[in-house]
Amino acid sequence: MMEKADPSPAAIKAWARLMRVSRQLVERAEDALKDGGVPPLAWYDVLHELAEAGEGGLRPFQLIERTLFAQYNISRLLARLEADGLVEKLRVADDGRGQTVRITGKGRETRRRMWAVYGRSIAELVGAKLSNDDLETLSALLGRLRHPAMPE
Amino acid sequence: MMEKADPSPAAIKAWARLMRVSRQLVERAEDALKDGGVPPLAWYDVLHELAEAGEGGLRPFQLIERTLFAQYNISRLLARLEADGLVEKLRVADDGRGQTVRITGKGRETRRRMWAVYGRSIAELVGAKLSNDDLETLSALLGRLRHPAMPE
DNA sequence: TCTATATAGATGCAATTGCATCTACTGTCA
DNA sequence: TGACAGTAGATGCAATTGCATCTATATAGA
Repeated sequence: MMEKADPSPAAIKAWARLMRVSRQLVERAEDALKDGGVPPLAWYDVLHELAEAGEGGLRPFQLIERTLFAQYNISRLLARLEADGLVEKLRVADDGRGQTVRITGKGRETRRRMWAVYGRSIAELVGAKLSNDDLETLSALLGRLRHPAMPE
Repeated sequence: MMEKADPSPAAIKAWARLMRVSRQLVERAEDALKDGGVPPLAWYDVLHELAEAGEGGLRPFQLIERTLFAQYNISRLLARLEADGLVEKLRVADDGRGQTVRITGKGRETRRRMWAVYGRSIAELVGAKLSNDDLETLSALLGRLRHPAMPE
């Protein structure tokens, strides 16, 4: 028997909105960062995770889990961050294959400057558009679309 | 007086969810298309718009408005689609700078094959996760995040 | 009509992404 | 221990993206 799996009109509409709106919001946030003369969103994601992780730092594979970036992407992103002095890589004792990545003072400072811009974008693009209740509802609905194995 | 514009925790959470979930859903849909041996999402967006537009076709700048792709991106995407015989470019009479892009039979056929995969992804990733009511609610909330000048 | 400005689309070049693969180390099991 | 599968990261190369600019036509004014 044939499996028929056409999405409902409501599903299509929600999907379309999600695709469009998220694309647009990302673009506007990236534009704001560019205008502010700070690095792009991807850098923020990594710096944020590393700042949360504290002095212990994180292994690259942990960053992959948390940020959903591809492995090669993280590898190169970290190389760029290191070249800019925003993170440092430390050999890790108990696993000769790996390393630990830690945010530097300059990294924290850059993150702060980025947040000044990024946070404002979030406030404008989302905070100013929906009430607190609506934001909670939205978060809850989106939460139900997460992949089972997704963090947070 | 300083303008303070820090986003509320609810706004931050909604933003984070939106970023993560949309990234993840795109990735899963792209994977499905790849597994199905059909072209990527971006091609679908363009073929879809052109199919809706019918025989009259669309001008590239209209595709830009509808899909939110950058101008250079559309320019090159159309070149690839044309090279694959999925669209054709026609000189337009009343504006010597422009052209009209029309979907071909092969283009329509490719779009159908893509939809078989893409539609199933939408059904699984979104349709199966939320009730119809919740889908409507989600669409409405996302709708309120659109940029004023955004289509649809 | 002639010039300046705006719009449509293409493109050279640098940066990033994606894919596939590679190296190096770990852990398992005979 | 010695082979073997698995995990952590890096990297060569091709494709795509982003930026800046370019060509060509259109439009508005003087």
